[in-house]
Amino acid sequence: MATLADVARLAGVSQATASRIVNGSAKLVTEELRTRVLRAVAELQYVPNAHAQQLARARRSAVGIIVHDVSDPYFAEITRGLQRVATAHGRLVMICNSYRDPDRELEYVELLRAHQVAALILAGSGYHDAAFTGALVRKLEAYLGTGGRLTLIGRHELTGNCVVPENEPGGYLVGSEVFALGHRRVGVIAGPAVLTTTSDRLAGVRRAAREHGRAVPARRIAYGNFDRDSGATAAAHLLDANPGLTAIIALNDSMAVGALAALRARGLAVPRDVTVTGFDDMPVARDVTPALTTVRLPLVEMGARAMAIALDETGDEPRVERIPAELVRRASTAPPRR
Amino acid sequence: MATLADVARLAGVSQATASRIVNGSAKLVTEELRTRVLRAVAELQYVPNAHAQQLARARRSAVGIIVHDVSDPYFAEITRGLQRVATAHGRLVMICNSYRDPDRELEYVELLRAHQVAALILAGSGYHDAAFTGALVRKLEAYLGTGGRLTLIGRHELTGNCVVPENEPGGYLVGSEVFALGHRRVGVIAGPAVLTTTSDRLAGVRRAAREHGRAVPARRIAYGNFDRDSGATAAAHLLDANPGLTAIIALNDSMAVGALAALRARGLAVPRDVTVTGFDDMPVARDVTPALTTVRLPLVEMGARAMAIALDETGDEPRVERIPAELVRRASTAPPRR
DNA sequence: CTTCCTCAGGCAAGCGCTTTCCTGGAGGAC
DNA sequence: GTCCTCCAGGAAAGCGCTTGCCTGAGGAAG
Repeated sequence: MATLADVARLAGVSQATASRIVNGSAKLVTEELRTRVLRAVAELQYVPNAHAQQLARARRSAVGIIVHDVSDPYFAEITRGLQRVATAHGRLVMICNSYRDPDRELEYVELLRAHQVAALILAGSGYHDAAFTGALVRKLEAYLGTGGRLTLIGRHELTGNCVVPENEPGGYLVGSEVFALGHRRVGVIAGPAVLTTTSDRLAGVRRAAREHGRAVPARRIAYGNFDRDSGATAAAHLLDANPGLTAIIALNDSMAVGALAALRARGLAVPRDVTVTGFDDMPVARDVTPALTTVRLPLVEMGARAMAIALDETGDEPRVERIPAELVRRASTAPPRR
Repeated sequence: MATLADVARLAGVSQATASRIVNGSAKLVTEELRTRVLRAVAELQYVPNAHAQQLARARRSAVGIIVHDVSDPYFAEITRGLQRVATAHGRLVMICNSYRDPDRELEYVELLRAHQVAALILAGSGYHDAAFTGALVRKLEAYLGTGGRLTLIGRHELTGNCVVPENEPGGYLVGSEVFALGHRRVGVIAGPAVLTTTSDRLAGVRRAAREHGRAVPARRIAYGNFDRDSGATAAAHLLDANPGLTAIIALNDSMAVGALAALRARGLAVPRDVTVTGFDDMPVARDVTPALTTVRLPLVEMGARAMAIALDETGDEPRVERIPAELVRRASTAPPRR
């Protein structure tokens, strides 16, 4: 592996000069030397050792993001936005998947601190777990202590920069829609109970229910883990436990799609027999039959905002950005048959 | 930011001892000192500077992967497999999105070389572009010169470790299915013409056509870019340019889903009026209506194999792993109406 | 009581780069 | 001709860590 010293030797200049030419320092250098050095660089296929550079200079280059799972469309979209802005700023992005394991999340925060990332983005729901949250806050503070920047996506339980989707209002929106259509026996497919995203969305649905003089009893809530198959299973449970159910509100689109599959398997038509709604407005929501009524969250935009905030050095005050949710009516909802 | 020197000072030991304790070296250390050092680490919230470690020691830790776009389900699945194995080996993964820009791909190879990654995985189709391929080979060789490991996914045009999905046989499989059903006017929605994945799959379809005494003339091929919307547009073009078209073979599932939407918009029923097929067997293929007949590629598995090969130090010979494609019959195919 | 061995622990030399500070020569002003 | 200024280029001090090698104390063996 060629080093800067090799380049300098080949070009017949000092290492200092070579360094200045290679990374375009402010210091002036003769054209003559410049070409000699550049030729040596090309000849040796020299690429500066990023670790040595990082160690020697103060400024950081890479940014790190921690998501639950990039292959989940929800995070894939957010990541897309994150990347777009990072790339525009010439930053390399290191992506870490916690796979919804709080401990792994903690480890990754440390890992990224070790890598001295310029910015850290934590995306994804928080957990209802005071011990974990405490540990996380401590690690994040340690990270901030190194001078790095931080933005949280969807975790209002912590302080600092954050971008929060309006989960509760979104739940309210979709809940209102379903109850206003006249549904009385409404089941909910929730995400993992430990996630704040779940409880927030659920709270919104409950608020809507209350306004319509209804409630969502525990037997009408089934917990999935936000993926398609768990949605199918949960829908089946709901149907078994609640004869006469006329609507299912899934707290994300993947589970709604699973519910659709489960319903189809039972020969139930949507929305004729059962109304189904999703949440997030993933691309798939448009393509299933019937197309899903859901709540749109501008995920790419959320990612982009988060990265922009993290990379914007001027901000001194912690910034909190609320991302509004919006109801998207499609074909999966209808009034109940009497 | 606490350094190892701070830890050593606080614990009252030499930096060497502190280092050995912190990263569990083979060298023996008294229990007494160990606890003192560990206490100091906890108190200072010490995390070793990854760059300094990387610089000082020979072995590399992180691995890098370059994909076209993680938010594309195809790559999301591959990435999932890649990550799973990397995590099992205790490696941090740095993901880079080239967004199908060859130049960016080149840049990322350099960037990851600069970061001294232990392994580099290049996922995604190659390009029909000799100049680019040459440049890529040179950069990859420079990377290999640093002692890093490399695995290519889906690029048979380069040598070295690689995992190649059987695109041509897959195209043949789906083509045979459609022609055997009796379709004569068959349109193809291809991916970008510069990608080898496109030409390989298309070649398979053409081979099947030939075997059935048919052909795929240029007017029955529309080029998309592998995403849903381009599939919808391409399907519309195909329909306009070819009255009487009875089948559409899309070279990936996203575009097939787009085609389904375009067909629905025109009031054409699938498969009654038009047969549609996909490729890749993404999760969405099961959930659209009708469910897509497609070609399954075990993407997660491909990612996992690729990372395993890259991380397996014992391999001296370049390894080539062919991943078989498999036809999955669902509801989107039927014989043409007479 | 020597001598030798063993092994915990410390010293210090790098890893590859950036950057401050210094040097020496060229050119201008007097 | 002398002195000053200016600036291109080089020497060298780290950045934070690992690790080969050395030291010295304690114990076993003679």
